Amino acid sequence: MTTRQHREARRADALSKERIVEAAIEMLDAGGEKALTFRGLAERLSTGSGAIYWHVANKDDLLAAATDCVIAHAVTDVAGDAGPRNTIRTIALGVFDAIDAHPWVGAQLARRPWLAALPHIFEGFGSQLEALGVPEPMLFDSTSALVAHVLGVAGQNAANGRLYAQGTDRVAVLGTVAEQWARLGPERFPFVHRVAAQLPGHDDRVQFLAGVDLFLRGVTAAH
Amino acid sequence: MTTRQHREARRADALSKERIVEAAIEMLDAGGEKALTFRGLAERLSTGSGAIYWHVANKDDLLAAATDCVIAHAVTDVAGDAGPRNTIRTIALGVFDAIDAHPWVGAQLARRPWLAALPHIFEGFGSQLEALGVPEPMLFDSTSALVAHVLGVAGQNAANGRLYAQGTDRVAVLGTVAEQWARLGPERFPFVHRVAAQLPGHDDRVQFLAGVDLFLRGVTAAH
DNA sequence: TGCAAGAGTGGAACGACGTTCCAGCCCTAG
DNA sequence: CTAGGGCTGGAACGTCGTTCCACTCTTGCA
Repeated sequence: MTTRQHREARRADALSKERIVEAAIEMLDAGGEKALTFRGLAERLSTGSGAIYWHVANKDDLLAAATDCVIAHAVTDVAGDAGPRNTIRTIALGVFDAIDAHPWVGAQLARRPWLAALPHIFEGFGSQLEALGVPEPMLFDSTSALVAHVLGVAGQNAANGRLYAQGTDRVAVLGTVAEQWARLGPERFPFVHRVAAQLPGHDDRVQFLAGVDLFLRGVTAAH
Repeated sequence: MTTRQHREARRADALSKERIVEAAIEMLDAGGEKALTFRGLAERLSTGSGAIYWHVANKDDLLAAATDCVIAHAVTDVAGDAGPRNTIRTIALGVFDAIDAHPWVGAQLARRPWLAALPHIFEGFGSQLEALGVPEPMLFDSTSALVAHVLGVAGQNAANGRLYAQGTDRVAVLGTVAEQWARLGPERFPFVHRVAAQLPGHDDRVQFLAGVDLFLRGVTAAH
């Protein structure tokens, strides 16, 4: 196949799916989902829309490739010699931080599941849960639940983060929500009314890890 | 305010935000997010685009209202006299089934959080976790994690469900994924290779409930 | 009763988007 | 040296969200 030589000889900055995905990720990070445009992408790559379509099927394909790229980079470097619990925590935090750094990934995960990196996550969680002593009949359900928990909660967090990513302050936004919650009335919403004050001060990352730990405690306590 | 009389006198089928949201939900259920169009909505309501914009700010506003409508209907009827665990399960299943029935809600939750129905869910889970004996310092984190878990996992499930909602068979789709997983090679993916066979046969609803139960077990075992 | 004002409507028009199409480039095989 | 195809760049098409405006109908006021 002469394609490889071809590409390199063609242009110094030859077009390729990797370069397109890379540029797409930069645009998505900069301005969210709406900022990714084939026209903008073509301009950034100094080419035309048609050239991009030679390497990428359509926008959904491009978004899927970008999502896979981000998640894959977050999961590949897993060092599993720190014990099952810490390994699971490390993988989960890697996914969480990746989605937190690229909030559009969260929304994409809710649209297109079964990304290419999913088996990596599944393998990491499943093998460690097995090492943790989870019996065989519960292993599949437990692993599925943990994977969905990590992806889902991280996506929820990214959705929240997008609110105060646009320049507004995080504490200010959460403070506004807390005020609304506090106004709900203690008779019908006693709990919400009470914990509203804790909303602005909490740490999302710590809360995420606490959730994973609660889940792990449940898994190990179940047998 | 004469608006109410106004509306009823104006047309027999007077336009209102409720009727617009109702029609939007029907269109979203029928064909997913791409099927919701202001032109289609105008035709279905026998009016023009401008009339819709009088009641709705923009498409995001309409999607948020539709999402809120679905979630609110799923949470409102909570009978809480069956014990904390069962009450939590009931609320969680209500959210799960609502998102399962309206898969576009899952994608919407990942884009716009803090829906109006969120305090209801928070109140339900939080008060029941308190009744379950969760100590005060852990209550906020535990409730947040549970809410995010339910919303996130239900959204993940809906994303999967949309794959085989377009006419293709569920078992066939999962069978294809299972084949890919089984081909991954037992040396690098021993766990994925092994559990691939369980993929097509599992029940999403049961697995979701199992995840909630594992979480609850962790919460009660933590003290 | 007549009339100005405004709530509410319907559809034309605008700009931007995803996507398709195609004429042409340049490299390579023969 | 030439034919063919991988690859490019940009014009063009149809559809979308949104805006704009002329218009209708009702209501409050004189």
